[in-house]
Amino acid sequence: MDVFTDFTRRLAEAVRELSDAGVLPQGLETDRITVEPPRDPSHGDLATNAALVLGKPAGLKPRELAEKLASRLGKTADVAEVSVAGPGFVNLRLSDAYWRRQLRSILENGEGFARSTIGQGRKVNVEYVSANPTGPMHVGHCRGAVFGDALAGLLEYAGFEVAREYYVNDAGVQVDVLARSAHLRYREALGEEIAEIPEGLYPGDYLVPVGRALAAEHGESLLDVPEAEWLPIVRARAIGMMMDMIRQDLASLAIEHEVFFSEASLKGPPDRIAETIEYLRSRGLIYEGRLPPPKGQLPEDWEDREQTLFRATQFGDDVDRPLMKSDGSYTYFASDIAYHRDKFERGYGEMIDVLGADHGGYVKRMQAAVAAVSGGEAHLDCRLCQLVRLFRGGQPVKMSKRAGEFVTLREVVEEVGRDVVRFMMLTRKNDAPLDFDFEKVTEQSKDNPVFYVQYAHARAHSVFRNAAEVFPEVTFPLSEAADLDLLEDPAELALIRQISTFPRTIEQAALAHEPHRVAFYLYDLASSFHGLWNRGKDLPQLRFINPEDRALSLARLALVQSVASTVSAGLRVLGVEPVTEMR
RNA sequence: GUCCCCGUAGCUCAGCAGGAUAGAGCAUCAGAUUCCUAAUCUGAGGGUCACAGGUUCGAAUCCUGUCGGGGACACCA
Repeated sequence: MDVFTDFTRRLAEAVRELSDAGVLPQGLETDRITVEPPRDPSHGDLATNAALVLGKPAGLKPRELAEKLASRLGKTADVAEVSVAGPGFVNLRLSDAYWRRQLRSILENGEGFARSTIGQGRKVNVEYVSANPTGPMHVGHCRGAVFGDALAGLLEYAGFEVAREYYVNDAGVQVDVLARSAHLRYREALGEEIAEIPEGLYPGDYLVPVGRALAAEHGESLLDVPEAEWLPIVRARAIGMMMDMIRQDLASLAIEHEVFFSEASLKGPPDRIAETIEYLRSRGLIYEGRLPPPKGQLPEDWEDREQTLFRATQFGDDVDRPLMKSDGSYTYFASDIAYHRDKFERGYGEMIDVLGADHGGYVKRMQAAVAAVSGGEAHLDCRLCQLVRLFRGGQPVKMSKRAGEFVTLREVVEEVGRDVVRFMMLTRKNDAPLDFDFEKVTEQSKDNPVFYVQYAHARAHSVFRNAAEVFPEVTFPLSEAADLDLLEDPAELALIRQISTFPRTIEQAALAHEPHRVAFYLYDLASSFHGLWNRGKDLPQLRFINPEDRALSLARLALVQSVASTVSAGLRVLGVEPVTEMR
């Protein structure tokens, strides 16, 4: 069991016992008690705030209570040392034997040792990417894609039942523009000279194959008919081909969504958007009214008119939000409400939308909508991803949107590799901007976190390869039980402690929806491992492999193996493939 | 004008659902290579946690306000 959960329980138990013994009052709330690693390792292995939290309700001074707790805890198994410090912290030092048992259990569980049940099988829906099906994915989409996918993996590892979803924006004016652009390419494919793609249509070459496909499938039958007739046909084909392309882009990052939810399908039949609006209306959340003109830059075509509004303000939004456009069709927001209602009806009480930072203004209304359609039962967390700044050797990579010169996701992945892209995207908090330098990220040096972490894993395997030569009968993962009591060096025991915090990191990262914490943890663990490796350089008696002492070598190899499996597990949670060799 | 995010060492950033003396990398300086991959490691210097109040036993962390940077503000997606 995870050390911290273990001792949180033991603490609650100790409090109960003291209550039963009449030392403390009955019925103390133990929920707020935390057990955590102290910032300063010299304070011990574990620190608890129990006395500080319980002092007031127990009617005791924290230090006094701490002393009572300390003397009680001093008698529990595995506790080597107890002290009271500061305002009333109780610091515990655990026996070496306890930590060695932790290591044993880590080894027995392999990469699954940090798998958590904290999610309790609850259903979480993670919607990410959801790029418009109007062209290939560019780098801008990359971060949200990786973030969402890593978050999904993290939540799964933490015991949630996760759905990875992509909302396909296949309705609205943009896909009509796509269709017109594709129709042009279709005419081109039939031999017509297209001098220049008109302003307002998509100029990209990626539509050429769409035109060809249409020509091959329909001949000239879409040529001399009114737009109203050809548009739906061309649009469907173009969207289909764009989505195929996007799926391939995603596959290059090892991302695979389980559900691609079509926005257009919401219009039915049955018309799910109308149903949703009716549902909201029945709860008094829809009305016809006027909106004050938007602040800031007033749009040119603004007109004051009566419209159908959702009472978003009732759920904390700043203004009520329109559901119908002036031409009578639904707004994007209206569809999105229906979509999120659908998620709720499919059993997702917890939803996460991964969005670009420019969608920040959308968050409140969407949360309002989710509250409204679920009767307050569902919760939506919107994670905003800041942009990625591209560099090459320190110089910004210029991109001109006008000329259609954007760096595609595919180009980035092909140049530096999937794992590098995935890991790098997680080396910053999602809401902080991220610099991505094509040269630095492939550099084999400690400046490059991907390399640094991968190298730790590779180095561990390199140790295994060497060990197999020294002890030919030993195979990895370790085929025989090592005598872990032989691990005595403080640095070795410190490493066990660090590995033991991995489950805690996983749980906290999962609950906070912050996969970057796993990446940072791996970096720190790699650093400790490289440090230990190097101590063997100065002091040969600390090397992992000692041909003279088979038993000691086995114990240390077991430790190395626990590092390898932890790094490996962490990388896999983030969707990065651990490597066993760097050459 | 309103809302959201950000402000931590010279630079780039962590800071764990409030916890003890605020950490890491880069850069700077001083060291380590008969080596299990030195593609690495060890040590040193360096911070009024933007500012001011508040909550509390205790605040970089929570609340309010100010300043500074970024983003968003009917019908686009």
